Amino acid sequence: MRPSPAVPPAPQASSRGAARGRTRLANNAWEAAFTAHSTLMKQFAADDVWAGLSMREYDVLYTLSKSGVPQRLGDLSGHVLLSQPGLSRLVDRLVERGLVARCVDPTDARAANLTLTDEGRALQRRIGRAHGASVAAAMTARLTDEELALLEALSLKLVSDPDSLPEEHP
Amino acid sequence: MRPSPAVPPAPQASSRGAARGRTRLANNAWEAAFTAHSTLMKQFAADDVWAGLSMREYDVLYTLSKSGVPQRLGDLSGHVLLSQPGLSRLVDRLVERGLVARCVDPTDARAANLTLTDEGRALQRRIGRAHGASVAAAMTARLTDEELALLEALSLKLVSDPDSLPEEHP
DNA sequence: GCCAATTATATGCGTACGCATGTAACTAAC
DNA sequence: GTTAGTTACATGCGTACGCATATAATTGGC
Repeated sequence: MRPSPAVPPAPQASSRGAARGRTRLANNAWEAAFTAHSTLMKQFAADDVWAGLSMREYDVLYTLSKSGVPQRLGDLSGHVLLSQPGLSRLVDRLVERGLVARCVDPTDARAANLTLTDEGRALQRRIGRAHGASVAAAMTARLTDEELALLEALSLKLVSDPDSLPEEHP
Repeated sequence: MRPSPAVPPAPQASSRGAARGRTRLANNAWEAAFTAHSTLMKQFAADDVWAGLSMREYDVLYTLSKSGVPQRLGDLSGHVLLSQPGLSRLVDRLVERGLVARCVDPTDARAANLTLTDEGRALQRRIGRAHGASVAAAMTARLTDEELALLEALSLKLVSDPDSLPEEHP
């Protein structure tokens, strides 16, 4: 689906060499993963568990909850699919709602040093429990334990950066 | 990550029964898949191949290109992660740019019956080729052919609807 | 110690999005 | 045939987003 395979139906991956087939394989995998993500996201978004936050806002609360504590905007931006200004204003909103606090970093006056308030942590946990149950229901309904473990392993490997990637051809 | 596991670090999946462990397995798999998706999307978005369209707009062009031809808004909305009004206006933009045409359905005057213009099809192909190459580069850099096929199979199975899902416990 | 370059975050501005609701067309019961 | 109900899409309105740019703080050469 979407921002994805693009390579049109294509004749048959055969012209010459296996490169074509490998490209199609990769694009098919991406499209399937993309579609699965899209479908599940819609399903989760429809859940009535978000307590007035957007999924992105919850995502930030979750990331803060998971990662020890004081995170800077730059740290979060690596985890959230959002531009830096977008993230900045999203955090504004969370601060206004009393869920996140901006503390000053003694060693760098530019930094934001974001931390969850007690209320923010409590809300994250409340939403997290309900959402986690929904995720588990959706995932376990179709995949076995082995398949779940495999999906996790493949996903981790897909974006691992051992030292960089082996450029074009190793 | 994100709209995902939520179940906090959790002690150890052991309290009693395997249900806890299965839940954690499912949430870990979702988080890994979510993170991989997010990371790759950022990477693809940074590619200079979109010719002024957003990835969502390309997604609609791609879906139209892939699915025979006359698609209604309702058909597309199943494929795109966007609200119905959002999709309606996105299509407006594509029509204004001359990439998509709204035809009337003789059997249902409400329907939109969207089709790609020649220009729209050409642009989709142009973008698709470049994006497909980028996708292939990213995916094949980390995964073997077998792993790519496995990821595709797992993704397809994850959102298959054989007849509905086996409710709570089968 | 001073200034260019870089880093970390914020803001202006235009656009896109979601929610609620509107409008038009189809369906069906009577 | 009329009308309640439903389906398919569009529009008003407020908010969130991305891009470009601004501001403030830190670092590195000299």
